[in-house]
Amino acid sequence: MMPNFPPVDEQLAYIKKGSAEIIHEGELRERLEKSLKSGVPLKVKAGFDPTAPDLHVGHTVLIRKLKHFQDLGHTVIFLIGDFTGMIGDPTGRSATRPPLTREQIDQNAETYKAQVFKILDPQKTVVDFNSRWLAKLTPEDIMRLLGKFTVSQMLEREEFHKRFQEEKPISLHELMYPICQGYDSVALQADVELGGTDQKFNLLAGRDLQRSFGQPSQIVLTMPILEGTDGVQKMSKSYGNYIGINEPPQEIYGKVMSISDDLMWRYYELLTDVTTRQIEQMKADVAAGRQHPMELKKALARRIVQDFYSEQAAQQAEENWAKQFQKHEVPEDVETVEVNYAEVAAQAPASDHHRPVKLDKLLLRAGLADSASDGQRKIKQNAVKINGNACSELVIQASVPGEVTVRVGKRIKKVRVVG
RNA sequence: GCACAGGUGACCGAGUGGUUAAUGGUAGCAGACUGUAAAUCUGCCGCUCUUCGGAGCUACGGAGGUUCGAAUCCUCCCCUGUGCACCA
Repeated sequence: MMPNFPPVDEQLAYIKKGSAEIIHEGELRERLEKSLKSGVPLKVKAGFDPTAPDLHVGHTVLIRKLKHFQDLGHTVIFLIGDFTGMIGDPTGRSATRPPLTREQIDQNAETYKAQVFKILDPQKTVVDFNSRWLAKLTPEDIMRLLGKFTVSQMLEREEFHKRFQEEKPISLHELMYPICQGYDSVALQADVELGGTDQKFNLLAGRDLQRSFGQPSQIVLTMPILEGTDGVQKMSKSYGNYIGINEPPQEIYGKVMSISDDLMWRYYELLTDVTTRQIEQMKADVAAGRQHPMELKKALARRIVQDFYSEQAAQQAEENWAKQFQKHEVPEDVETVEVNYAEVAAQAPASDHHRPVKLDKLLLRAGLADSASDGQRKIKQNAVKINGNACSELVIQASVPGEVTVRVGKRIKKVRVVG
């Protein structure tokens, strides 16, 4: 089956949308022209670290771009860095990583696929592992590879430079990371490699290595790093400012609604296919008072939920959200938690049905507080509502078995006390 | 190997024998205000128990020690950074 590529200009425009940098655009054009003529799709590679298999929407910025390539008929290689995962990308403050077992890696890979294929077409995606070639390198090969880079080249990388300046540790094997990643490109003979802007150095290492291996240098395409829901730091699980793509529709919708208006534009730009032009128009409408920003944010939240679920799910999430936060009612499908009475009992039961319950324990067991102490604090701060009524009592009466609706701040859960 | 400087709560960073769960900042949580926005203001922000007045336990890299009392002093160990290393 011969792919039917769109015209080069069209492809370029599609690829460029939302991207941070292309090195070099001219080369990309040439490469696209060549593929159009020969009918051979480009090999587009992106690597992922197997240690963090929970994807958030920040990752999808990149994956969406991969999808664009896929839509254009090119071959997307989803590379799982099972070997490089042992090193850990020096970006950020990641410490030494525990080596993963083969089983864990395979398991993580499966988790990855399940998530990634919410966006990418599984039929058209090549999944590979870099241990396939990296694990086979002999010490001799490694020496040769190391010989291709100098210390000062490595120290040009901002992360290393910074740490060096600040007299913080840099392990030698961390310097291997960009080299390994670069070698991936050699092994795969990649035409294009995608990565976040923070990956630029690593991606460029691929170009250098390919050249010294006599291959044409890959085109490097970087995507912006998405800010987390706080709008300041990059989206990351460890900062707790992320929107996970495996989260329930309700969560995703709610998290999107909680972002600032400024950040909304950024999300529109990087997480939807709304054109830059349309976004500008929306901004103008808001500025002129023709549009309420909240309405646009709702539309954004709907779109994002829809990407990972369905239109119905998005609709449902929106209704629930409105119910919970705008009308202050209890939404349809709040999570129900079962709690054993023995774990929350205050003292000997007074009667069979109405029994005293330690509320702080209840919050803890229901996952609405981090500890009993935390639960107490919340109660004392008037953050707790039982069945809609503010409650500052440490011990409440509840029917057992029975169900109460507990609200702590933004979170609502139904708690069923049994036993 | 030697010398020097460091290792403090989620993070950054004060504290250098005794009102100390440990100043301050960031993050987080809750309340007010709102569009669950953002910004701002207020409170909270180790764990367990509590008759809500408190009580107990654990914590300043690790292990010992000195002391009525240690994050603070001593010893050993671990970790990080810097300098020295050849020109005798």
